[in-house]
Amino acid sequence: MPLVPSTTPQPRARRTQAERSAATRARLLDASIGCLIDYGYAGTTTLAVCKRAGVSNGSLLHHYGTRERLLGATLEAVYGRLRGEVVRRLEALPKGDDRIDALVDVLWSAFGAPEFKAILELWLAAASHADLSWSMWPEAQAFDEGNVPLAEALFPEVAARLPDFSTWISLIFQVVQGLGLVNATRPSNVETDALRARTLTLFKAVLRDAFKAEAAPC
Amino acid sequence: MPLVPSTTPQPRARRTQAERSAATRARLLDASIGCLIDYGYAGTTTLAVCKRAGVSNGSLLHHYGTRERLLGATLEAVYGRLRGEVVRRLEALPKGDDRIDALVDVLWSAFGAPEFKAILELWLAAASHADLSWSMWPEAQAFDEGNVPLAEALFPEVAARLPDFSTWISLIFQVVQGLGLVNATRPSNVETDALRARTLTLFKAVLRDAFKAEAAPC
DNA sequence: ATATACAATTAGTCTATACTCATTGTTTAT
DNA sequence: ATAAACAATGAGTATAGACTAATTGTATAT
Repeated sequence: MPLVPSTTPQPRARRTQAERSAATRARLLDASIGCLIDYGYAGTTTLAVCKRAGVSNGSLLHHYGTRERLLGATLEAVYGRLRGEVVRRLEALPKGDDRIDALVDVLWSAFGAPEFKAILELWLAAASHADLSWSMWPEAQAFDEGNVPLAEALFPEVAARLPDFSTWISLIFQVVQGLGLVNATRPSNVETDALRARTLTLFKAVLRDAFKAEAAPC
Repeated sequence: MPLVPSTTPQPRARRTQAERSAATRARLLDASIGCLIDYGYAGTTTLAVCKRAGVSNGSLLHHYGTRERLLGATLEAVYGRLRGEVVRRLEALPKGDDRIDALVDVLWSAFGAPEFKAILELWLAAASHADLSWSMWPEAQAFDEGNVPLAEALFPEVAARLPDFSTWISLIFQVVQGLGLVNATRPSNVETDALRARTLTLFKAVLRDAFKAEAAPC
């Protein structure tokens, strides 16, 4: 084994403590999300997360102290990613686009993603474990409360015209959430996929009709 | 303690074996549903169910053999009850009623019920545990597949007129399911309750508009 | 009446898992 | 260079929960 120290730089370069921490934290959160998707809340054990992350058992506890705190951090992470993605894609929409179709599509890309199953698992866990109270998660609240402003920015004139605009936004979320729930929990097949596509198409038509400037009554 | 044997009939009368079995089974299923609602899937341990049912540990295993089978039976039971209730209430509708509003209300009474949280827990558990496959549950499948025929019986002329009638039914279910999901997982307060009520009202209006006979184009 | 099948109970076993702790390795401050 | 702080490891503990098994109680046959 000849040593060639200076010419071949070590692949694992020298990292600061903060970088080391951040890296293992990210790996743990990724693994936690993956476990939630694959094995559910009960199956997301500390050992399973460690194994998937390639990190020692003690290290997980060093960073998060307890399983519950790890799962809280997981919820924050997965929400943050989803929200970031949604906001980014909505802001990137060209002005003239069919924004209603695009809004539904972007929301579906979030609620139809595998990560939504992780969110579902954590929602239910939080509903049972009182110590995982909903109020503990600012990212989740930001998502919930940021929707209407986001939609108002997309459709300023519709928001001004329709008095129940925020109710319409709620309706949109219910539809996408309902589809996401089915998508996450039922085995997908050709039929269900087709029905979902038709449902989204129909709903877009309903929205277009509701959001368009009222035709003069004849 | 005077003994008055024949005049005071024992409160726990003599029951057949079948009755005894059915009674403890029912108590176990009730307790299981209650545990799912209160503590979630992970918290629905065999011991917790036994304690709540007031039944011994061994008796549970005697009847259901394994925790998994108990939970499968629980899903069947809760689905059966919900489906029975929905069908019964829909069939009891007077002819002339505003049937669209009634359909939404009846569905919401099912998906807004606390039992829906038990269903959610089991849906998610089934999605992770491959051995709890979806196909194992005829009651659940009957619920899923019985919807469109049920709605067609309610709105025969609309079903004949609208080519995408079944898609509309799917849309209705997504909305109610989405609301049920939020209802089951978020702490309820005045605001969320009001928003849900407005969402349902708005959606009913949409449905009335879609289901009514097309006005002649002017 | 008696035997047989079924229902229910209790104590106990075994495994999986959350968490502790003592130790080693790595980075940063002086 | 050295010490102090931080990151990471792996062995070990305590406990909770699924399931077993031997036993007792209760109903239904003959």
